[in-house]
Amino acid sequence: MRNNQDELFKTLADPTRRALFERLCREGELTVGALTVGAGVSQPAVSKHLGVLKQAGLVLDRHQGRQTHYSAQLGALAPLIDWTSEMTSFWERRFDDLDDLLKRMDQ
Amino acid sequence: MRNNQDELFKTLADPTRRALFERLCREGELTVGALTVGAGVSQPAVSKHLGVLKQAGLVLDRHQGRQTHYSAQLGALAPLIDWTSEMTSFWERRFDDLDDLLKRMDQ
DNA sequence: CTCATAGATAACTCACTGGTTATTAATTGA
DNA sequence: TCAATTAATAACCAGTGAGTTATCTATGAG
Repeated sequence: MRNNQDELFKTLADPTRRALFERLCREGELTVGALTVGAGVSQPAVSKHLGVLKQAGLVLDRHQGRQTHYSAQLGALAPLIDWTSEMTSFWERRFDDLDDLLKRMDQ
Repeated sequence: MRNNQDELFKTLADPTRRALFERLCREGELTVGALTVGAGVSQPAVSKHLGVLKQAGLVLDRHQGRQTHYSAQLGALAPLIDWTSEMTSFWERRFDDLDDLLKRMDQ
């Protein structure tokens, strides 16, 4: 599970790769060719990035003829959302603890 | 702003650095020495990671004598939360669009 | 069958980054 | 004043990873 978070953060840390994922979120299913246009890098680079995204579970691929269509898998973001809310919960618990402490001192 | 997301993802992508940040979230303010214990890397490595976290706005430092106390700045996670919810919103809008389309086809 | 196109893979290069040890600066205490 | 401690910085090294070009595989069209 921790490993999963690691893979997610690492995968999304690269701006080119994150941009590809964002386009898939915004525009839905796209082919490699369509993604390559405007990606700012070569087609092999795009393919490699898509491979990494797929490995992390962030995209799905669908082969149709000689084209490959990729689509975003939003569910894969769950560990990231969980992580942030966990960090936030620690923060809030800290306030709660402080609150408890102050109340206890009040008595 | 995009730059900010970039820095956040990059900063949190390293497991050692993320672990330091997590400890600060869980345990509150800690000195460099305390953080070094159990970090699994040398003190200079810890200092460097803290420097990167500070650069990203994820931690604050407070000097007291010859010790430096670091604390987490949860607010700095906002761009990350915003990003995920933005991606999710695209996802939901897609469903809405599909819904609209189906309704329109129904007529 | 042949040629073109789409995408993946191979092989390689180069820059960046995370780690190390050694050193320095600053503060505390004897 | 001198020694010890805390953290930061310097200098260096090695692994990783993102990019490239060239090539291969597979599908589609004529």
